[in-house]
Amino acid sequence: MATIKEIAELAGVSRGTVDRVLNNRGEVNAETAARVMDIVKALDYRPNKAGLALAVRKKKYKIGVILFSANNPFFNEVMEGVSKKAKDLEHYGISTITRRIDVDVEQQLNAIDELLAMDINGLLIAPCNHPSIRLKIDEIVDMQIPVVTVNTDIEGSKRLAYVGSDYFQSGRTAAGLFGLLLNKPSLLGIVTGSSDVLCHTERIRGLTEVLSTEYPGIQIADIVENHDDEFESYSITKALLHKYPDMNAIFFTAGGVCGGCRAILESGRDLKVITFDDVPTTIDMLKKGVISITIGQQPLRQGSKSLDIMFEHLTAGILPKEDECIINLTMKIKENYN
Amino acid sequence: MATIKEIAELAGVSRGTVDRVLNNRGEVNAETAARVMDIVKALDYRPNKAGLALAVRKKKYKIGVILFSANNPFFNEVMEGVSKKAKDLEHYGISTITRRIDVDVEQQLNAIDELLAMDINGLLIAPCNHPSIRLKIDEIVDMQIPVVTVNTDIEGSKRLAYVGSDYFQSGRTAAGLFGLLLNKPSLLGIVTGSSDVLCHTERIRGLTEVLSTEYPGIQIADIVENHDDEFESYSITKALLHKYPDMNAIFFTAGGVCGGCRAILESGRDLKVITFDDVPTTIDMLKKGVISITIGQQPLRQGSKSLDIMFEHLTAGILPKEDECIINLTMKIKENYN
DNA sequence: GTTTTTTGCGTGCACGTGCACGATACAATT
DNA sequence: AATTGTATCGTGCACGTGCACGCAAAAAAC
Repeated sequence: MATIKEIAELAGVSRGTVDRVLNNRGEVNAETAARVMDIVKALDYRPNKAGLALAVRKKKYKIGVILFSANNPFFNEVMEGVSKKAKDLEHYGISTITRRIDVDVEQQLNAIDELLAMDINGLLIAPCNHPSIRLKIDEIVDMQIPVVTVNTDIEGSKRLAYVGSDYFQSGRTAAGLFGLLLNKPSLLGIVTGSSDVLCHTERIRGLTEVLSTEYPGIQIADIVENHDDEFESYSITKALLHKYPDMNAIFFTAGGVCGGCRAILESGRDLKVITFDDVPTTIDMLKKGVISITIGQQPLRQGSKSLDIMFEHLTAGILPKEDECIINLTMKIKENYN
Repeated sequence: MATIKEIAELAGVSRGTVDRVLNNRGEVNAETAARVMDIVKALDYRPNKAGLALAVRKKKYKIGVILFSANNPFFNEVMEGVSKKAKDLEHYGISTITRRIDVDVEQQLNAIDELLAMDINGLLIAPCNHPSIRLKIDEIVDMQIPVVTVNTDIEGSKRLAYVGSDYFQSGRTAAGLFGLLLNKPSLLGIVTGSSDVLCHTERIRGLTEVLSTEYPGIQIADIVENHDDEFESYSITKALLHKYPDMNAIFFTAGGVCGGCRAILESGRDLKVITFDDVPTTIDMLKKGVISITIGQQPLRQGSKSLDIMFEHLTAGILPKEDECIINLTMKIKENYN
């Protein structure tokens, strides 16, 4: 691998001049610059990461992290991923400041302001899907503070990247799995969440698209809503089961899985159930045989990847590639939850 | 994060002394050493990676890589993972020398000797499961050259780590999936490979264990062997289908999937089929609906992880954690092969 | 009592980069 | 002719680590 020093020698100039050319901090003769650039390209020069890190260490980067509350097991895992990566990045002069808050627009706006007051150099956030958050994010980005959204995106904002799963795709995947599990004509119930949360609507959109074109034998009985409340989930699932005695499959788009599964367990009926995420309560229902398959979003990877993208952008100015930000889905069954 | 310089100042000694204590290169007063170590522990000192990389860059590490032949699509992906990581590690003075060879003990022994002659500092290898390879590996390790096995392990050897999937577990997973896909009493055929290749035997062991305890309704019709030959696979699968007209599921433990699937396609029968790996030919059969689910081993990740473990060990002396070497399985269906 | 050896420790350089400060040469101004 | 200004470029330091060299004092040998 070529170094600045080697390039300088080949071009017959000093390291400083090469540095000026590479980082275009001006004041260099056009011919000289061209000569240097030729060599840079010929040798496929890429700055040495270790050297960069060491030089850049004098610059301390503070990264703000805003995730949902500490008793949310899913976001605990995202947090774990962030922390793990953060420990690695300490070596490169990166520190993080974390705020764990409720799913509440006001709280989120306050947390952002609080972190801005501590002049952070970047923001990692699981945003509420609300216009005022989008506006705030755009405002921050305009202040040259990059923002990375994690787990949920905020559409049309100026964020640098969204790191998380593809919700539409996860709905399609669920449909494919139902297609495999249900051989005969079937009746499927859907327990979803608030319709202004993107993941619910997108998952249902993906599911219905595939079902209608590929598996017309699977009919959707009903779509009912619960709001992240385990007891509500229990009662509406119970009602759903009662209303459709022929129903032989249920799709939970998110949250409130535990209560719903309890209702299924009590009914004693044999259903094919697909859920999301592999938090402890869900794994428990998987083990009990209530849930057939749970689709995971790799929260740990979401956390570490998002911080990594922020780091690469801050220290090396690298723009993230779209496709590597989309975290693959996993599928867990009774035999491989490990 | 504490630095050697800071520790030296606190201990009232020079950087050199701290260095001697940390890397125990002797000649330091016992009291002084104790004082330094106290501070080191109190500050939780961990050497700065960037500094380490820069200092270590003078030492060039050559890593030998031996994988199976270049027209093996699975190992092409492993190679891609290795190459990607290798490009990253160029920054840290790491270079790789690769040999792609057939599944042949003689060729593998020759390749190892060839690489040793180029004095490599570490060896990354997908080993043949043969005693002479195991002996050779032990010999290399005794020469202070660490060996990492990738994709297939060689049991009881002195290798530093095995990076790959858990074959037994993958058999169990397949069994769980069959359990979900097959509701009524069923007849399952198994197309496997050479019985002295670990992955086949282990996968069957995992499968049968789970089937016998959890899904007694699924009976194994027959286990037939093919030897990585597409035409042989075609004919034995055809024979299997003919022999068991009631058979409604097939499990391919590896290789020769394409020929077997062709036989299924021609038969026009509706079977639940589970295979391994997501190479292009397999994905094609997934799209056609012949294969229900294919279980992937993340070859890309296997490649990059194995090189990473070698790197961490060579430069920082880090011993890999057992559990992070086992690469998770993925499951692909028609709707999420992307 | 002088020389040699041993023990314990400090210093300087290299690694690759960013950045501040100067240095040189030449043109424009007073 | 002396001064100021400008364009262009070189040099030195810092970052954290490993390692070679060497220096001082004490201990051992003569």
